[in-house]
Amino acid sequence: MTWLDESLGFDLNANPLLHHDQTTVSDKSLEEELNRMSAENKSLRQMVVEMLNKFNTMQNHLTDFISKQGPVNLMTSTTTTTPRKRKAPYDDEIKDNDINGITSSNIMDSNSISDDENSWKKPREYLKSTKILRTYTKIDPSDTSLIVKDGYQWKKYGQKVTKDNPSPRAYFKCSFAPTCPVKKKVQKSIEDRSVLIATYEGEHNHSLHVEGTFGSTTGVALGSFASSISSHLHPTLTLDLTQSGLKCNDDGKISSPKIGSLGLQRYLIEQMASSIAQDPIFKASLASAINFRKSS
DNA sequence: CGTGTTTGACCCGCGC
DNA sequence: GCGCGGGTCAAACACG
Repeated sequence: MTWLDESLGFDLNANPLLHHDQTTVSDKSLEEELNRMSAENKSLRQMVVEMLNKFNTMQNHLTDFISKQGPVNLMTSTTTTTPRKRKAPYDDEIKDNDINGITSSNIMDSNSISDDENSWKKPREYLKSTKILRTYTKIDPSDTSLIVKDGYQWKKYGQKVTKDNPSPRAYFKCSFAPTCPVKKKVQKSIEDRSVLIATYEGEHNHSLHVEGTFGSTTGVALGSFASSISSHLHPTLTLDLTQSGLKCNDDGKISSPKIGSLGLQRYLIEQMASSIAQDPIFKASLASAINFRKSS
């Protein structure tokens, strides 16, 4: 039993298609072997679909839970109403927050902070349609690089020392796609110098280059499913629990701004299933596992 | 030489 | 209207 089996309730041993009749193997033709392999691929594909279904169910439960809990802000209990005097968009909130226990990848939905008192000189209409997301990343306090690895490609276009925080704030634009409107601000927390606060504005209008997470399927926007699986592969992930999208942070390579429609999910299932089925590494691993079972 | 970063100047919204 | 301060621009610089 692996983490996959445990977490998803699968038991590969229980799959009859993965058992091989030792007495007949030597008599079977190559063609029959191929047929069996394709049948196994089929069953694996089904497992992937089932996996996604379970993930979606879990996510729905989580969404329900969060919605019952009220505001989605994971780290802030209240947002105090302050005078309209301009200030750093998150410094005051940080003071209200309990930074203790923040991992490298806690994340906070900022739909709640895209309200008036947190506007960045932006018109209200703009703010209403712009998704603002904040992540907290644990770093070495002596590290002054202000770099938050999130899988996207950023171009730094400015740096400022703000009034309320002695640490400089770095401004980044997404340079992955020329038309991508997403901007990012990174600044050390005033409370905890070992915490980097990255604030994302807008939504990416392009796919994310997935850095080899799924073997040969790099460059495919795998969306929520890839994020869910990669969350097992990358221990320091950011899960945006408050939105329908998932986000990896720190060393995670994936950021899916938004889970798409049912059709998109279906498409992603197909992509994942075919990717796994066609992955030679996966095939080889599977074959060796089967051979191991045969010989044991 | 191309690309990315730095940094001072400038822009602009907001409060007084 | 003025000053403050966050955000952006763009020339200079660094680096491979």
